[in-house]
Amino acid sequence: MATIKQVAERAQVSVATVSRVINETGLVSPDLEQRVRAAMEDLNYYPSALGRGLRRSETMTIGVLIPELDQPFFSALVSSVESALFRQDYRTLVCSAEEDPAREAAYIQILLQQRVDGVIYVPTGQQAGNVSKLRKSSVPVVLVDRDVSTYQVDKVMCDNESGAYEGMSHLIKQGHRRIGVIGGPDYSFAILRRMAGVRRALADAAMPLNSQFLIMGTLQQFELGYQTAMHLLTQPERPTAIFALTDMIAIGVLHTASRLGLHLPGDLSVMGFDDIPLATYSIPELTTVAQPIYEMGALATKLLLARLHDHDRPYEQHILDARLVVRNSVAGAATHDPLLK
Amino acid sequence: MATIKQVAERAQVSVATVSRVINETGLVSPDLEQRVRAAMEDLNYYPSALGRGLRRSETMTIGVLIPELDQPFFSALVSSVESALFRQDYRTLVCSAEEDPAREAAYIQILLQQRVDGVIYVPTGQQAGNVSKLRKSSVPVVLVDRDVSTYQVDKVMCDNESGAYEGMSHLIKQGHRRIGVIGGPDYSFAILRRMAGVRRALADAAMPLNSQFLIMGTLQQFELGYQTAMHLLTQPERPTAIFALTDMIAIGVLHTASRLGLHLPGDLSVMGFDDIPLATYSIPELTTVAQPIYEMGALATKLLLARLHDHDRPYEQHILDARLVVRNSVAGAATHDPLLK
DNA sequence: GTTTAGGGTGTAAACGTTTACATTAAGACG
DNA sequence: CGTCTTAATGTAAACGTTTACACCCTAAAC
Repeated sequence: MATIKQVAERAQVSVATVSRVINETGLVSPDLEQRVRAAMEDLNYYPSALGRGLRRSETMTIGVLIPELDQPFFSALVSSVESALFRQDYRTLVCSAEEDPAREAAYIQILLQQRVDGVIYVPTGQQAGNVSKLRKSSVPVVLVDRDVSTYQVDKVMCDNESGAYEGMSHLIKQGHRRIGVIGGPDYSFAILRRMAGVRRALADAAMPLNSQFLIMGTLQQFELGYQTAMHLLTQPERPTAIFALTDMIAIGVLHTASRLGLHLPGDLSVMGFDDIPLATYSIPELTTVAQPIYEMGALATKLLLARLHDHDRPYEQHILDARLVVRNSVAGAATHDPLLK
Repeated sequence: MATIKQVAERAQVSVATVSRVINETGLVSPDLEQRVRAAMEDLNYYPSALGRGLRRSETMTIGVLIPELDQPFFSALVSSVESALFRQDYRTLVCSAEEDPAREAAYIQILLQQRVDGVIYVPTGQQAGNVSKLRKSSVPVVLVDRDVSTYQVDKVMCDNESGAYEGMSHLIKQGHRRIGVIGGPDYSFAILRRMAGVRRALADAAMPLNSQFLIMGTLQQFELGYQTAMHLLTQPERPTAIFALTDMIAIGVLHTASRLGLHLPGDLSVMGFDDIPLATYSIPELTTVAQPIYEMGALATKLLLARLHDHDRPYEQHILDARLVVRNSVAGAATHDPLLK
């Protein structure tokens, strides 16, 4: 691959001049510029990001470290971040930890070696051990979705608690009294907050907290929804609605309902959380609490780039609203609760 | 961030020695090694990939250039590639062209500047102009999913033609005689091959080719399925089955059926193509022709790395089997064709 | 006692850039 | 005709590695 020196030689100028035309810095006469451009074309030269990065000590590369690329929520997040970064002329180094803390640690080390200018980080698993490794190195980090409160960093999350509150309240307002709630994994910060929102809604409605209906599990999400819904819906006093704390769990619940021959939303109402693309593709379309995924990605990117330009700005913590999106999987309870007839 | 020189200084050795312990190349006495490791720990030093890359002239980074990251098929592909690359100690630079050839061109330039060791490439759009830019630079490339026949590169595709043949034949074997086929976009290589498979199946079954039932469109996939199915299913002699040349199209068809109150697979059979994760999440679960996505990603990675180690090996073209996956969205025709009753 | 072998270590060049600084030439000004 | 600007260009150092080469030392072999 051609180097700047070869270009200089061919154009009969110094490397400095070539560099000047590449970066449009400093003055260079029209005819020389002409010659340089021609030479670059001829040799099909592309300036090396390695040399440049070394000299400038910046790589224009951002690491995006997430628990699992294959999950729709994260792949949407990455997509939005990548898009925003591209617009600002940054590259995206994707790192999927596959829900494995050891692999996450390995990736952190790699990101440090790569000298990425910053990291957008959704921590994996329960422990925050890996976060500290990142922080120790003074790379700018913005934390997304999952909170690790002990560290001073920029944060972008959504209001899981009040989102869940709204979702649950909606179900209650529709007349549901026996509402199953399914969440997991139980160490997830977001899920815990959502559960808290559920409890508050119950309390505000002066409804008792039936612990048989509040289920936490660690299965893979779809499976979790399917299994626990099966358990819930085959009880004598089955719930008339189920609040799945994740859209993927909701999809599992939908399958259970289908298996049991329950018609939605007539026989059972289902509410999800997240609003991944799948939520609009399911039948019936899922009523759910929407996280503003794209907005979160864009905001995280913005915060990160802002910090790159001003290392000492105060840390910001953004908590975006999660809002109820009413579609077709929830209906009023009175009409179809056999126990009320 | 610490440099090798600082580590050397602190450990009271030369940089060469430090480099030797980092890379485990050459001999170094136990006590010196000890000191060096301690110094690295103290300064929390990570060797710079920039310096190393410059010197070794390899970056251990692979570009993955795809049409659109948040399409399930591609995000699954990227996920599989990333996973395979990680295992071989390579990094993944994700580039989503967002179906825009100009943006694709920009990304190619970036990849060249980054001096990636190779590229896994799913071309965007109809023209192959961008491919040549890549080839001119002698970066190893493996082409996935979409063929651009004029160039000598390694290729990984799946057998779209015979996959579609199988899918269509299955429908025919089930007794369907009026089968709608929906595909798009019409410039897509894969879609064209699938259409060819459909035609061959029709011919082999000595069935006439009813052009009213063969629809190509350029809408966004879900929309395409929804709209054209609506058109197809509201005709007087509506099809008893629909072969959607893409799972996302099939999902659109499912929604149309639901809207029209058609029960699946009783009133209508639907067959998809791709077997994205969504295919098992839909209700009913989609009978579809499966592309071995993960296998394709893994194989592409393997071919690319093989070429890195041996630049002159012969080019390979792999055409993986697409196989029919029978689930719940297809049933026999005789039972529910009103015109046969 | 001299040679030899090889383990252990250091020196310095090279990789491809950017950029501070030096240099040149040409015109403006007195 | 000297002096001063200023535009245009070049030189060389620095960024952080790896590695060829040179060197020293110890112990074995003769």
